[in-house]
Amino acid sequence: MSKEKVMIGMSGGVDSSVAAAVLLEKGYEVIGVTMKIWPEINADTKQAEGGCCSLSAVDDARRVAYKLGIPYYVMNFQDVFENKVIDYFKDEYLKGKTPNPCIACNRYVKFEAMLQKALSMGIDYVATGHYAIIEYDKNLKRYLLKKSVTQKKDQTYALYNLNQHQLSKILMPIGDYTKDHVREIAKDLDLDVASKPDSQEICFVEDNNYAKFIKENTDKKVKSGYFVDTEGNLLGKHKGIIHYTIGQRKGLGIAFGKPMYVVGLDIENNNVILGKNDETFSKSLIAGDLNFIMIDKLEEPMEVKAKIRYSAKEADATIYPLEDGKAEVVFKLPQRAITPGQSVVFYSDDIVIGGGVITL
RNA sequence: UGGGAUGUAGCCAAGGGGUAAGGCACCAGACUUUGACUCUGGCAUUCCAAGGUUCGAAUCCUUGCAUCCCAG
Repeated sequence: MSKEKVMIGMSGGVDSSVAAAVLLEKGYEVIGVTMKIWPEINADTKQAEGGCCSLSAVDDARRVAYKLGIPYYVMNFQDVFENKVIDYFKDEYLKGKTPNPCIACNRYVKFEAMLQKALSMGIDYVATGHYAIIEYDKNLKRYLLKKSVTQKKDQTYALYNLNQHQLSKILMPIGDYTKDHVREIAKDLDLDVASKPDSQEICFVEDNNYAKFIKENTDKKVKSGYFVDTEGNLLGKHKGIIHYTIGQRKGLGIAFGKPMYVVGLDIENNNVILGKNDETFSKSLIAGDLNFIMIDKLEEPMEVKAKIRYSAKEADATIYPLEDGKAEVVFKLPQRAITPGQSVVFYSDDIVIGGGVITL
């Protein structure tokens, strides 16, 4: 009987490297792959310290693969990445929304394009170094996505879009390991990446200057406009709506004696609305583009814990299905800076119920 | 040109003879697989200018200069 085959997405970081090692140990036939998502030109200039998908990571990943004795390939996913992540990212910002590119990348690139590729090659599974757990629940007859044992590193927030078919084909071997344990394993295996810092920031934007990136990569004009208060009074001039997001304080460049925050983006008038901190709180939101994992469909109101952004505390909320396929989320306590474009993810204890994109 | 007021960091602003508070902004770091939030640290050898009094002046005196308001 031949071994089951797994394609592991290797970013060159510790997590995916150790994930590969763990799969080997579990007896899978492991094939290492790094997704090439960057245009040719930038391949050389991109620094090694970049994000989860930075290209320079190829060298690191290749070295790890060599050490583990597994085949390694670089596969080209530039087109999907550009369409589904970069374009989406730019468009959303230009529309006054605040996108989450990591969620889009997971959804369309890693677990759609890469998974399809793997299956078409006769490979059984795709694996990643995400901190999350996938489990089949016999009672519910569904695959469930559950939080990593390392609460602090849990990445389920960015994975809520997975469907049953995808979940049945995905392995996340590191979900029940702690970060420290992962680093130890890397050390024991004598992997060079053992002490590589965790990735952060947007992987395709240099200097973390996303606004500059958008301006350089769009035909649309980014026009400056005015800061106004909630009553419509003029407060000053802003650099262009893409520079701002709800709840933002820094970078306004104006002094008021009190900290001021962005409380709204008025794309119609190209205004950025400013207010005090307590004006950033709100109690409900509408979410669209929903995906459910634990349940098939939201048919009646449900009590959940909801997360408004990647690093937010979960908050008690009730979700109500709406006629148009969307859902209204009503929080027990007001939440700070609910931001259109970001995702809400619903939990029941450590199980991901599902999630959606905040539209209002 | 008369009368009044004010000049302290990019903005606001304490201090009224004893060696420059604070807030906002800004910068740096921490946190973070998105954007943000948050946290920590930094940020006026100098108080419009020039003289003077004093052991000692942002603070008192003098003279300029600038700005604002009311008259003309």
